[in-house]
Amino acid sequence: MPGESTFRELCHERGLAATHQRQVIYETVMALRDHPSPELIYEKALRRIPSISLATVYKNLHIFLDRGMLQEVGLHQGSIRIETNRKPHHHLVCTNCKKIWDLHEAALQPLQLNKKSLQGFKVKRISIDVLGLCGDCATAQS
Amino acid sequence: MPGESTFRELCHERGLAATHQRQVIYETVMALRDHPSPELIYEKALRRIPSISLATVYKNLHIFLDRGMLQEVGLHQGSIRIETNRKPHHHLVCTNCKKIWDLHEAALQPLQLNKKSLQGFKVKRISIDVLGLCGDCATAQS
DNA sequence: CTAGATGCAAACAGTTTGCGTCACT
DNA sequence: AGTGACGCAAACTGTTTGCATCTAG
Repeated sequence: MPGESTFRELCHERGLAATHQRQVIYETVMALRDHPSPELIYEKALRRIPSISLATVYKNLHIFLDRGMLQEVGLHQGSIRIETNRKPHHHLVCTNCKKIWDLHEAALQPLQLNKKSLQGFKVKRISIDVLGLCGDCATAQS
Repeated sequence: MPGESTFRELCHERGLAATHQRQVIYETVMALRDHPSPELIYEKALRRIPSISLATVYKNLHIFLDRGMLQEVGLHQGSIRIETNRKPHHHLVCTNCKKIWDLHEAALQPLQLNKKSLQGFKVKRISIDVLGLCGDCATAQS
Protein backbone atom coordinates (compact mmCIF):
# COMPACT_ATOMS: atom_id res chain seq x y z
CA MET A 1 0.00 0.00 0.00
CA PRO A 2 2.01 2.93 -1.31
CA GLY A 3 -0.33 5.62 0.03
CA GLU A 4 0.07 4.54 3.60
CA SER A 5 3.81 4.22 3.52
CA THR A 6 4.05 7.65 1.95
CA PHE A 7 2.07 9.18 4.76
CA ARG A 8 4.10 7.42 7.42
CA GLU A 9 7.25 8.66 5.77
CA LEU A 10 5.94 12.21 5.63
CA CYS A 11 5.28 12.04 9.35
CA HIS A 12 8.51 10.37 10.34
CA GLU A 13 10.58 12.83 8.36
CA ARG A 14 9.01 15.51 10.51
CA GLY A 15 9.12 13.68 13.81
CA LEU A 16 5.34 13.31 13.95
CA ALA A 17 3.56 10.22 15.22
CA ALA A 18 1.67 8.59 12.36
CA THR A 19 -1.68 8.29 14.08
CA HIS A 20 -4.87 7.00 12.54
CA GLN A 21 -6.62 10.38 12.98
CA ARG A 22 -3.71 12.17 11.38
CA GLN A 23 -3.78 9.88 8.39
CA VAL A 24 -7.53 10.16 7.91
CA ILE A 25 -7.42 13.95 8.10
CA TYR A 26 -4.60 14.08 5.58
CA GLU A 27 -6.24 11.64 3.19
CA THR A 28 -9.55 13.44 3.53
CA VAL A 29 -7.99 16.72 2.47
CA MET A 30 -6.18 15.05 -0.41
CA ALA A 31 -9.44 13.55 -1.65
CA LEU A 32 -11.26 16.90 -1.65
CA ARG A 33 -11.35 19.54 -4.34
CA ASP A 34 -11.62 23.32 -4.11
CA HIS A 35 -10.75 25.04 -0.86
CA PRO A 36 -12.33 23.17 2.03
CA SER A 37 -12.81 24.65 5.49
CA PRO A 38 -11.80 22.84 8.70
CA GLU A 39 -15.48 22.23 9.38
CA LEU A 40 -15.97 20.43 6.06
CA ILE A 41 -12.84 18.37 6.54
CA TYR A 42 -14.12 17.44 9.98
CA GLU A 43 -17.48 16.32 8.59
CA LYS A 44 -15.82 14.11 5.99
CA ALA A 45 -13.37 12.67 8.49
CA LEU A 46 -16.25 11.84 10.84
CA ARG A 47 -17.46 9.26 8.34
CA ARG A 48 -14.29 7.27 8.86
CA ILE A 49 -13.72 8.00 12.56
CA PRO A 50 -17.04 8.77 14.25
CA SER A 51 -15.27 9.73 17.47
CA ILE A 52 -12.83 12.24 15.95
CA SER A 53 -13.07 15.74 17.38
CA LEU A 54 -13.03 19.09 15.68
CA ALA A 55 -10.16 20.16 17.93
CA THR A 56 -8.05 17.32 16.58
CA VAL A 57 -8.79 18.44 13.05
CA TYR A 58 -7.73 22.00 13.85
CA LYS A 59 -4.60 20.91 15.69
CA ASN A 60 -3.50 18.70 12.85
CA LEU A 61 -4.32 21.14 10.08
CA HIS A 62 -2.04 23.63 11.79
CA ILE A 63 0.67 21.05 12.16
CA PHE A 64 0.37 20.13 8.49
CA LEU A 65 0.48 23.80 7.46
CA ASP A 66 3.48 24.54 9.68
CA ARG A 67 5.40 21.56 8.37
CA GLY A 68 4.59 22.35 4.77
CA MET A 69 2.47 19.25 4.23
CA LEU A 70 -0.49 21.42 3.25
CA GLN A 71 -1.00 24.98 2.05
CA GLU A 72 -3.55 27.58 3.01
CA VAL A 73 -5.33 29.88 0.58
CA GLY A 74 -4.59 33.53 1.21
CA LEU A 75 -8.01 35.12 0.89
CA HIS A 76 -10.23 34.43 3.83
CA GLN A 77 -13.94 34.67 4.26
CA GLY A 78 -14.32 33.99 7.93
CA SER A 79 -12.46 30.69 8.07
CA ILE A 80 -9.22 29.09 7.03
CA ARG A 81 -9.27 27.41 3.63
CA ILE A 82 -7.00 24.60 2.60
CA GLU A 83 -5.44 24.28 -0.83
CA THR A 84 -6.14 20.95 -2.50
CA ASN A 85 -4.77 21.68 -5.96
CA ARG A 86 -1.17 20.56 -5.83
CA LYS A 87 -0.17 22.07 -9.16
CA PRO A 88 1.18 25.63 -8.99
CA HIS A 89 -1.70 27.98 -9.61
CA HIS A 90 -3.33 31.18 -8.49
CA HIS A 91 -6.84 32.41 -7.75
CA LEU A 92 -9.64 34.35 -9.29
CA VAL A 93 -11.68 35.77 -6.41
CA CYS A 94 -15.09 37.39 -6.80
CA THR A 95 -15.28 40.28 -4.36
CA ASN A 96 -19.06 40.13 -4.47
CA CYS A 97 -20.03 36.49 -4.01
CA LYS A 98 -16.62 35.46 -2.57
CA LYS A 99 -16.31 32.39 -4.79
CA ILE A 100 -12.79 31.28 -5.66
CA TRP A 101 -11.65 29.73 -8.93
CA ASP A 102 -8.25 28.30 -9.66
CA LEU A 103 -6.14 29.94 -12.36
CA HIS A 104 -3.55 27.62 -13.83
CA GLU A 105 -0.13 29.13 -13.60
CA ALA A 106 0.10 29.38 -17.36
CA ALA A 107 -2.63 32.03 -17.36
CA LEU A 108 -0.18 34.43 -15.75
CA GLN A 109 3.09 35.49 -17.19
CA PRO A 110 5.97 34.35 -15.04
CA LEU A 111 6.82 36.78 -12.32
CA GLN A 112 10.26 38.06 -11.53
CA LEU A 113 11.25 39.48 -8.21
CA ASN A 114 13.72 42.23 -7.80
CA LYS A 115 16.11 40.56 -5.37
CA LYS A 116 17.32 43.82 -3.92
CA SER A 117 13.94 44.69 -2.47
CA LEU A 118 13.69 41.39 -0.62
CA GLN A 119 16.26 42.31 2.04
CA GLY A 120 17.10 38.85 3.32
CA PHE A 121 13.59 37.52 2.93
CA LYS A 122 13.61 33.82 2.00
CA VAL A 123 10.83 33.32 -0.54
CA LYS A 124 8.92 30.05 -0.39
CA ARG A 125 6.04 30.74 -2.74
CA ILE A 126 4.09 33.51 -4.37
CA SER A 127 0.37 33.76 -3.97
CA ILE A 128 -1.52 35.75 -6.56
CA ASP A 129 -5.17 36.66 -6.25
CA VAL A 130 -6.97 38.31 -9.12
CA LEU A 131 -9.84 40.25 -7.55
CA GLY A 132 -12.92 41.38 -9.37
CA LEU A 133 -16.44 40.38 -10.31
CA CYS A 134 -17.34 37.01 -11.74
CA GLY A 135 -19.59 36.83 -14.79
CA ASP A 136 -22.77 36.35 -12.74
CA CYS A 137 -22.09 39.17 -10.31
CA ALA A 138 -20.97 41.54 -13.07
CA THR A 139 -24.24 41.16 -14.98
CA ALA A 140 -26.35 41.27 -11.80
CA GLN A 141 -24.78 44.61 -10.80
CA SER A 142 -25.11 46.35 -14.12
CA MET B 1 -11.29 72.89 4.31
CA PRO B 2 -10.48 70.63 1.42
CA GLY B 3 -10.29 67.40 3.43
CA GLU B 4 -13.81 67.66 4.65
CA SER B 5 -15.34 68.51 1.35
CA THR B 6 -13.53 65.56 -0.22
CA PHE B 7 -15.01 63.19 2.30
CA ARG B 8 -18.50 64.60 1.88
CA GLU B 9 -18.16 64.20 -1.84
CA LEU B 10 -17.00 60.62 -1.50
CA CYS B 11 -20.08 59.88 0.57
CA HIS B 12 -22.54 61.74 -1.56
CA GLU B 13 -21.31 60.09 -4.74
CA ARG B 14 -22.21 56.81 -3.07
CA GLY B 15 -25.48 57.89 -1.49
CA LEU B 16 -24.05 57.70 2.02
CA ALA B 17 -24.85 60.16 4.79
CA ALA B 18 -21.72 62.07 5.73
CA THR B 19 -21.89 61.53 9.47
CA HIS B 20 -19.33 62.64 12.00
CA GLN B 21 -18.52 59.02 12.99
CA ARG B 22 -18.07 58.04 9.38
CA GLN B 23 -15.68 60.88 8.77
CA VAL B 24 -13.63 60.19 11.89
CA ILE B 25 -13.32 56.49 11.03
CA TYR B 26 -12.25 57.32 7.52
CA GLU B 27 -9.74 59.95 8.58
CA THR B 28 -8.40 57.67 11.29
CA VAL B 29 -7.64 54.95 8.75
CA MET B 30 -6.07 57.44 6.39
CA ALA B 31 -3.79 58.68 9.14
CA LEU B 32 -2.56 55.18 10.03
CA ARG B 33 0.24 53.19 8.49
CA ASP B 34 0.67 49.45 8.00
CA HIS B 35 -2.38 47.22 8.11
CA PRO B 36 -4.54 48.18 11.06
CA SER B 37 -7.23 45.94 12.53
CA PRO B 38 -10.78 47.14 13.26
CA GLU B 39 -9.93 47.07 16.96
CA LEU B 40 -6.99 49.45 16.50
CA ILE B 41 -9.03 51.78 14.33
CA TYR B 42 -11.69 51.76 17.02
CA GLU B 43 -9.17 52.66 19.73
CA LYS B 44 -7.84 55.58 17.71
CA ALA B 45 -11.32 56.79 16.80
CA LEU B 46 -12.32 56.69 20.48
CA ARG B 47 -9.92 59.55 21.12
CA ARG B 48 -12.00 61.82 18.94
CA ILE B 49 -15.44 60.40 19.71
CA PRO B 50 -15.46 58.82 23.17
CA SER B 51 -18.96 57.45 22.64
CA ILE B 52 -18.30 55.70 19.32
CA SER B 53 -19.00 51.97 19.33
CA LEU B 54 -17.03 49.10 17.89
CA ALA B 55 -20.11 47.99 15.97
CA THR B 56 -20.20 51.32 14.18
CA VAL B 57 -16.56 50.90 13.22
CA TYR B 58 -17.24 47.45 11.80
CA LYS B 59 -20.37 48.55 9.95
CA ASN B 60 -18.58 51.45 8.36
CA LEU B 61 -15.42 49.58 7.48
CA HIS B 62 -17.58 47.12 5.56
CA ILE B 63 -19.42 49.91 3.84
CA PHE B 64 -16.12 51.55 2.87
CA LEU B 65 -14.75 48.25 1.59
CA ASP B 66 -17.91 47.48 -0.39
CA ARG B 67 -17.97 50.92 -1.97
CA GLY B 68 -14.30 50.80 -2.82
CA MET B 69 -13.33 53.62 -0.45
CA LEU B 70 -10.90 51.29 1.33
CA GLN B 71 -9.13 48.03 0.56
CA GLU B 72 -8.54 44.94 2.63
CA VAL B 73 -5.31 42.99 2.78
CA GLY B 74 -5.66 39.44 1.52
CA LEU B 75 -3.71 37.53 4.12
CA HIS B 76 -5.50 37.26 7.42
CA GLN B 77 -4.29 36.40 10.86
CA GLY B 78 -7.51 36.21 12.79
CA SER B 79 -8.90 39.62 11.90
CA ILE B 80 -9.55 41.83 8.93
CA ARG B 81 -6.72 44.19 8.03
CA ILE B 82 -7.14 47.45 6.21
CA GLU B 83 -4.77 48.70 3.56
CA THR B 84 -3.45 52.20 4.26
CA ASN B 85 -0.83 52.43 1.50
CA ARG B 86 -2.64 54.01 -1.41
CA LYS B 87 0.11 53.44 -3.94
CA PRO B 88 -0.11 50.17 -5.88
CA HIS B 89 1.98 47.61 -4.07
CA HIS B 90 2.11 44.04 -2.90
CA HIS B 91 3.12 42.18 0.26
CA LEU B 92 5.96 40.23 1.74
CA VAL B 93 4.44 37.93 4.36
CA CYS B 94 6.48 35.96 6.89
CA THR B 95 4.79 32.61 7.35
CA ASN B 96 6.47 32.24 10.73
CA CYS B 97 5.95 35.50 12.59
CA LYS B 98 3.07 36.66 10.33
CA LYS B 99 4.47 40.15 9.88
CA ILE B 100 3.62 41.93 6.64
CA TRP B 101 5.82 44.32 4.69
CA ASP B 102 4.84 46.36 1.70
CA LEU B 103 6.60 45.69 -1.59
CA HIS B 104 6.45 48.62 -3.98
CA GLU B 105 5.00 47.61 -7.28
CA ALA B 106 8.30 48.22 -9.03
CA ALA B 107 9.85 45.28 -7.18
CA LEU B 108 7.73 42.94 -9.28
CA GLN B 109 7.79 42.70 -13.00
CA PRO B 110 4.51 43.76 -14.50
CA LEU B 111 2.05 40.95 -14.76
CA GLN B 112 0.09 40.03 -17.81
CA LEU B 113 -3.12 38.07 -17.73
CA ASN B 114 -4.14 35.69 -20.41
CA LYS B 115 -7.57 37.10 -21.23
CA LYS B 116 -8.94 33.81 -22.47
CA SER B 117 -8.65 32.17 -19.08
CA LEU B 118 -10.65 34.89 -17.39
CA GLN B 119 -14.00 33.79 -18.85
CA GLY B 120 -16.00 36.96 -18.33
CA PHE B 121 -14.34 37.82 -15.05
CA LYS B 122 -14.06 41.59 -14.59
CA VAL B 123 -10.68 42.26 -12.98
CA LYS B 124 -10.47 45.08 -10.47
CA ARG B 125 -7.07 44.53 -8.96
CA ILE B 126 -4.37 41.96 -8.48
CA SER B 127 -3.12 41.09 -5.05
CA ILE B 128 0.29 39.47 -4.79
CA ASP B 129 1.68 37.99 -1.60
CA VAL B 130 5.24 36.78 -1.48
CA LEU B 131 5.33 34.15 1.25
CA GLY B 132 8.43 33.01 3.06
CA LEU B 133 10.62 33.68 6.06
CA CYS B 134 11.79 37.12 7.08
CA GLY B 135 15.45 37.65 7.95
CA ASP B 136 14.89 37.21 11.68
CA CYS B 137 12.85 34.03 11.39
CA ALA B 138 15.17 32.53 8.77
CA THR B 139 18.20 32.86 11.03
CA ALA B 140 16.29 31.74 14.14
CA GLN B 141 15.20 28.55 12.39
CA SER B 142 18.55 27.54 10.97
C1' DC C 1 7.49 3.27 29.49
C1' DT C 2 6.99 7.96 28.06
C1' DA C 3 6.33 11.84 25.07
C1' DG C 4 3.17 13.23 22.48
C1' DA C 5 -1.77 12.78 20.53
C1' DT C 6 -6.68 12.60 21.30
C1' DG C 7 -11.46 14.04 22.84
C1' DC C 8 -14.18 16.75 25.50
C1' DA C 9 -15.94 20.96 27.19
C1' DA C 10 -15.21 25.38 28.34
C1' DA C 11 -13.11 29.68 27.00
C1' DC C 12 -11.92 33.11 23.52
C1' DA C 13 -11.52 36.51 19.80
C1' DG C 14 -13.46 38.69 16.25
C1' DT C 15 -17.57 39.90 14.15
C1' DT C 16 -22.57 40.44 13.47
C1' DT C 17 -27.32 41.41 14.69
C1' DG C 18 -31.64 43.40 16.73
C1' DC C 19 -33.60 47.16 18.30
C1' DG C 20 -34.70 51.57 20.32
C1' DT C 21 -33.02 56.26 19.69
C1' DC C 22 -30.87 59.90 17.11
C1' DA C 23 -29.28 62.82 13.09
C1' DC C 24 -28.42 63.84 8.12
C1' DT C 25 -30.67 65.40 4.14
C1' DA D 1 -40.50 64.19 8.26
C1' DG D 2 -38.48 60.08 6.95
C1' DT D 3 -34.70 57.11 5.90
C1' DG D 4 -30.78 55.66 7.30
C1' DA D 5 -27.02 55.75 11.05
C1' DC D 6 -25.73 55.15 15.84
C1' DG D 7 -24.87 52.74 20.34
C1' DC D 8 -25.64 49.08 23.22
C1' DA D 9 -25.85 44.41 24.49
C1' DA D 10 -26.57 39.95 23.32
C1' DA D 11 -25.76 36.37 20.03
C1' DC D 12 -22.75 33.91 16.83
C1' DT D 13 -18.91 31.70 14.35
C1' DG D 14 -14.64 30.05 13.98
C1' DT D 15 -10.83 28.76 16.66
C1' DT D 16 -8.01 27.66 20.76
C1' DT D 17 -6.97 25.79 25.30
C1' DG D 18 -6.69 22.85 29.60
C1' DC D 19 -6.80 18.63 31.14
C1' DA D 20 -7.57 13.72 31.80
C1' DT D 21 -6.96 9.64 29.02
C1' DC D 22 -4.92 6.97 25.56
C1' DT D 23 -1.41 5.29 22.09
C1' DA D 24 2.65 5.13 18.84
C1' DG D 25 7.33 4.42 19.06
